[in-house]
Amino acid sequence: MLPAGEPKFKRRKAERPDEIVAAAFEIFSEKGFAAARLDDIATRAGVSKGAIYLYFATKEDIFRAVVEMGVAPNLSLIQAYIAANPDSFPDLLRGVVGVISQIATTTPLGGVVKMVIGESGNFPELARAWHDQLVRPALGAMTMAIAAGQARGELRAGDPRQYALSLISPMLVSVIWRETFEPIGADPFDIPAVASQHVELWLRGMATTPETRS
Amino acid sequence: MLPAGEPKFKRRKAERPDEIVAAAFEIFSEKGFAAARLDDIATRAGVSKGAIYLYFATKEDIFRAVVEMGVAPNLSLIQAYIAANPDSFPDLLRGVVGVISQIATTTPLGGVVKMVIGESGNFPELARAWHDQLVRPALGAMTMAIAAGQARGELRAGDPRQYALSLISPMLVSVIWRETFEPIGADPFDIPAVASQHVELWLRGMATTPETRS
Amino acid sequence: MLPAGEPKFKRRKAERPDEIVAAAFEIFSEKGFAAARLDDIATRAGVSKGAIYLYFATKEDIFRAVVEMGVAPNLSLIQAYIAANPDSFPDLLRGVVGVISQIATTTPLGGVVKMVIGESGNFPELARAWHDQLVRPALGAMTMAIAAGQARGELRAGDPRQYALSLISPMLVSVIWRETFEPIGADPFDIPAVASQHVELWLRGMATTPETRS
Amino acid sequence: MLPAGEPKFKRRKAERPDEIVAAAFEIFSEKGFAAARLDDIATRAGVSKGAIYLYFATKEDIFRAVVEMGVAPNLSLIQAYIAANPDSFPDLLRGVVGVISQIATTTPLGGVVKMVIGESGNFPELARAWHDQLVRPALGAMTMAIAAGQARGELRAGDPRQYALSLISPMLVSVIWRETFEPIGADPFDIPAVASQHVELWLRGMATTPETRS
DNA sequence: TATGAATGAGTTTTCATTCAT
DNA sequence: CATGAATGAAAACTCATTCAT
Repeated sequence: MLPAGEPKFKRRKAERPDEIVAAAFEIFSEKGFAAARLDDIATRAGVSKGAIYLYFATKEDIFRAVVEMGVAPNLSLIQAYIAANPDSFPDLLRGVVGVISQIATTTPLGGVVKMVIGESGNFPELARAWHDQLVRPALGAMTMAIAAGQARGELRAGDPRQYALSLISPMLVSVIWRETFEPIGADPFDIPAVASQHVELWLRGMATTPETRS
Repeated sequence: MLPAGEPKFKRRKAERPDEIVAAAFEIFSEKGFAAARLDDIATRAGVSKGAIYLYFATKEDIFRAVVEMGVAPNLSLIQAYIAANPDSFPDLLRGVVGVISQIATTTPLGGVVKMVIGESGNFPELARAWHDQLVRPALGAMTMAIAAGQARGELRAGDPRQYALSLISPMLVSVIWRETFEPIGADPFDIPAVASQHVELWLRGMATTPETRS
Repeated sequence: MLPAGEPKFKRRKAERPDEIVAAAFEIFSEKGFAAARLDDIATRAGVSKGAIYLYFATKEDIFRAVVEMGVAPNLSLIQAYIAANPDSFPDLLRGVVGVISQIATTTPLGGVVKMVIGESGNFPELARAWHDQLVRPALGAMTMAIAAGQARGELRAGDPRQYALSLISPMLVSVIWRETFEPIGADPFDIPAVASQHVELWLRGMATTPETRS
Repeated sequence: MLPAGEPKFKRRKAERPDEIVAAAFEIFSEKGFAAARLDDIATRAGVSKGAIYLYFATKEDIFRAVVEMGVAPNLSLIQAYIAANPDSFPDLLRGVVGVISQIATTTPLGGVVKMVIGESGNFPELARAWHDQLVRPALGAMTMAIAAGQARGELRAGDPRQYALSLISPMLVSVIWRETFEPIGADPFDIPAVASQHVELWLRGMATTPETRS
């Protein structure tokens, strides 16, 4: 006899956790942690509610897995770029910003950012993980690069950490914009375009070459 | 029976709703909408749970009141500045950014921003209200001012809306940083310092003449 | 004295908690802890499920309250008798056993005993509380009284703690019998009759003088 | 009966149900019926959860098998003793009590007793089976033997069933004590010592002639 | 108007049982 | 026969909302 329809049971142990995390990401990203229902996550993942508990002990654990899923890959990308250390400082910046805008465009990073911000009060340890593993290293690396540029006389004087914030903020805001205002019909931003135009603006604003150091 | 006349323990009836909204803001800002408990709001407001329902029909209504509370005053401040339209363009910018950074520092705007971002999926009408009433007008006014500056030859060519985003993003990110990462012990940013350093960077980066204006 | 700084009355312990504990006792006694449903307890107590959680944090807490409810009153009764210390040793025994058989007959002690035995593996701390606060003191007092009687030459030689066990066991078994076998139609035991006949048997069996009394 | 010389090897399959029952006994005895998890039983039995269902239809069936396992062997031992019917009445008693205390010491009877008591509300048919097949026959046989002794003038007047209860209770309580209070650190009782000291006490207390010496 | 005990619908979590492998 | 992933019905617990006082 031929199977007439969908089997009730499907054994796919290896794929299940990732499917659940992927479904959970969508729901959490849309609703936030507390408003997300396990039932919806299960339905979207195509499993029963009980099956989730074969892989995750609690709803919080799923949330943690979702958020941490966003840390590791981006972390390694950033670290790869720091290790690469290309030719000139402007090219380094253009490269870094290009990578960031690519991540922002092609991965669901924006949804994770939104979750980290929105749930930072309820999951401070996740905010800490993001800060310690991703945000502070990235910001710190940029700050040090800027300070080095200042020491070489290539970049303007001023607080290098604040300059680093000036550099990356538009990309971050673009991502948040996409998650927050595009769904309600706001005009989108072209993230790579924002990024590249902003880098050039930033480089000009930081330049010491036109002399007249005041 | 109570004596007919003045009750001995009179509450300030008119102030109640504001007290509730203020308490609700703190709780919502910390926990988000779904994880906030009416009980906590009532306790922090110093009223009974039942009393809240004398002024608000549902929990959602309280949340709406909290978020909308943040729109109106800031809206009028921004509009006042746009109306003022001071002397030179750089001074206009410095003024606007100064106002924004002052709002960011002295009001709980950051908490509302966090709530709007975090709950945009659950309350799209609030995201829309923020966008339509505050974000788009402000961004639009800046975009138009930048376009005018470009038309006068004072500012670099490029997408003026993206330049506007470049201009305001660091302030926004500073505010989000304060809400998200400072509570877990991250180094803070001095928001006015970030703002003023960034405006000068932006002005230099936008200049069409090689001379800096100091 | 009316205004500021009034220490608000804590929630008055009305009759609700006692009603819940009484209902819970019946259900737990019948089903055991795990098989008892909060819903049944609520229904029997005439309240909603949610109301239970106004007075007890968890199902376990209700169970603890039920079991501990059985310790305190009996403890004080036993202690009262130990303090009374009547005339002759046989009369003391007859009195103690009479009190015990009265407790066994008129209070739901049997149900609690059944619960303590049946749930000792899941709630060892309750078994410990019963042992430390009720069983060991009672058994210890009897053991010492028997040892004193042996020292005076009034009672047979032998392990006094084992003799104490011999003395009280039939009352305990009667109570267990009532809870376990009477519901399925077994012939009941007349607990006071068992107790008084057993005490006389025990006294004769412990006597060092060959005279018998009718 | 199995033929003598049956091979001892590769009887894995035939032993499975017994291994499951043995594992189930340990878990049920520790947790009670409802709190016991099939998963734990399977793990302790060294089989998969699904394998249990090859031998038992439901969890209740396993429980029934566990409890009934305790009935049959003890039943036959008691019946064997009743059939033996040795020389003197005191020696009969000493023999019976010796057998009981041996069973209590060497078999997990205590755990079954605890289960029967604790689950009598949920499994009245098991309480009935224990009562009808084991407890009532044993108690009835003792009652009749005591009544016969009374008729012969060897034993005191009084309710013979209550005297039978007096006789066996300490052994039963000792067993319950071991299950309930020893795990939480209470001083143990030496069951055979309790039993033999108690039989002598009982015999002296029941004697009609004043000079009974053991 | 104000209270807070009470409600009950909704949510997470558990686990006996089933079934594809 | 055996396995153990998957199911889904139940059960504990939560909390916005109501209502008697």
